[in-house]
Amino acid sequence: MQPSVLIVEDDTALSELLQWHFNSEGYDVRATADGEDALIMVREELPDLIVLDWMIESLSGVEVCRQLRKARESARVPIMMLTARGEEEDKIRGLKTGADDYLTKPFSPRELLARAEALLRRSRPALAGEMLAFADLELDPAAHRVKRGGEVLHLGPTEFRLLRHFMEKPRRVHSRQQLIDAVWGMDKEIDERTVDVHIRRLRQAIERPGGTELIRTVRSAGYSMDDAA
Amino acid sequence: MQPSVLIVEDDTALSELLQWHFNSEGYDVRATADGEDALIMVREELPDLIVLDWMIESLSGVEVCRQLRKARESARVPIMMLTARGEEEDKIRGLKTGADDYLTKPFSPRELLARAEALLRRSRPALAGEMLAFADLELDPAAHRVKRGGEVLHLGPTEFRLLRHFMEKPRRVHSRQQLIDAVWGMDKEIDERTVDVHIRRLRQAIERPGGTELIRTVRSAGYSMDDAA
DNA sequence: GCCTTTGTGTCACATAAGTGTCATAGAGAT
DNA sequence: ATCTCTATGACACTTATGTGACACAAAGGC
Repeated sequence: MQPSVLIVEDDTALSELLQWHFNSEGYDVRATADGEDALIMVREELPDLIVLDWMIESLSGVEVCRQLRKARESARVPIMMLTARGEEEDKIRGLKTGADDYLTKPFSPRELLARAEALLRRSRPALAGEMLAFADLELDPAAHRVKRGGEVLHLGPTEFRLLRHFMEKPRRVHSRQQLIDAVWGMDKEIDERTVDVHIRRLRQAIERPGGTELIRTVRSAGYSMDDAA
Repeated sequence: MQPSVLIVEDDTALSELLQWHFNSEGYDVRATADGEDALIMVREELPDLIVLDWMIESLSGVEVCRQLRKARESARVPIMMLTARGEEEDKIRGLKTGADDYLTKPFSPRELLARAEALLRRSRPALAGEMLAFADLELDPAAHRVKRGGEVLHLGPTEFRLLRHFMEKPRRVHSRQQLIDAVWGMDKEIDERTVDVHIRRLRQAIERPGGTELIRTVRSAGYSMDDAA
């Protein structure tokens, strides 16, 4: 599946240039010149990457950035900021709001694409729409569907995100707080015990009576997805 | 176990940005804006990495750096310096004497994180998630998993930390007090005999009936990890 | 809009796992 | 033999995790 990018840029010519380049690299491109619009579009369909001009209409890039980081679903989508030369100050401020990378105009499209790809590769593979697999589990991020050995499983939304997070980084311990940050959202205040409960629900949903334990408890550290018991 | 970082930066917004990024990479983050504070915090709990702004309150970054290097405990903790563009070349050169790396603002968070990890990898491979190995033992710090000759072993949290410490510095005698400081924490008041007990438990967990003795007792000195008994 | 169904976050309590200390036995050194 | 230091098994205690129940919120059908 092709990755999707949202371009938020009010300079029409530049926006079209970027659209063209991303398009010819196989991205699914959407674009707007307006900050409010951008937030709505993100809500409607989460892009895998956001390219954001710092100076745009109706809502500054900084503000858009902040809003995106606040929402749970979009908190981890990589954001690339565009700033004009001479806006050194703005550049710094842009970073402060949580952008992952920035580019100073003018820049070569090739550089933009290279960095975009680096961000995408580094961020969660699931964002790129790739199928996740582990042992006999398969998770289709786009379709929100999970199978075990061909059989479709039923998970609630939270369990789905939890499992997705485990499958993105398997064989690795995740502390309860890390799981809360990743699954519920950075600023949520969720009791750590609540994680236990959802782990139990997730286990109940994916563990087959005969099958091996997929979610391992690591005492005093957290949980991890593992095959060998 | 997650690596810990101390951020010393008086620009609140930038500090928060760094905290956010380190946090989402799984670091245990502490922060202060004040140089004196920083020294105290390092004393209280030694971080695995220090990010230090050159211009901070009450004590310059350079001075903090010097003090840290003087103290035996903190002498080997990697320090990353942040400097603003336009600060004179020779001053920057000055930084390089004490710091392990430095970055000029503005910088992308990706770059900072990448370099931080490089530093960490050098000083404490286990914290950077690198596999530790000794004889036929393998320890995966990220997964909290230990194998001997391919077979998964079960260790409790304390035994795990103990073994990790031995594997980070094998073929070297660790006194009981050193082990307590490293495994339990500097401020804990643990009876030295207690170390014996945990050594026994660790041995029980890793020593195979036929295998060689991995943990050697060094009479009146402590313990060490060795292959040749 | 109303009502059922589904999902969520917390609790209180049960269970399990790990911890630190001690007394005593054993091993080494001189 | 005697003195010192280490190994071991037992045990009381602390801490961490699993579980079932429940009140409430959100979503979906009619």
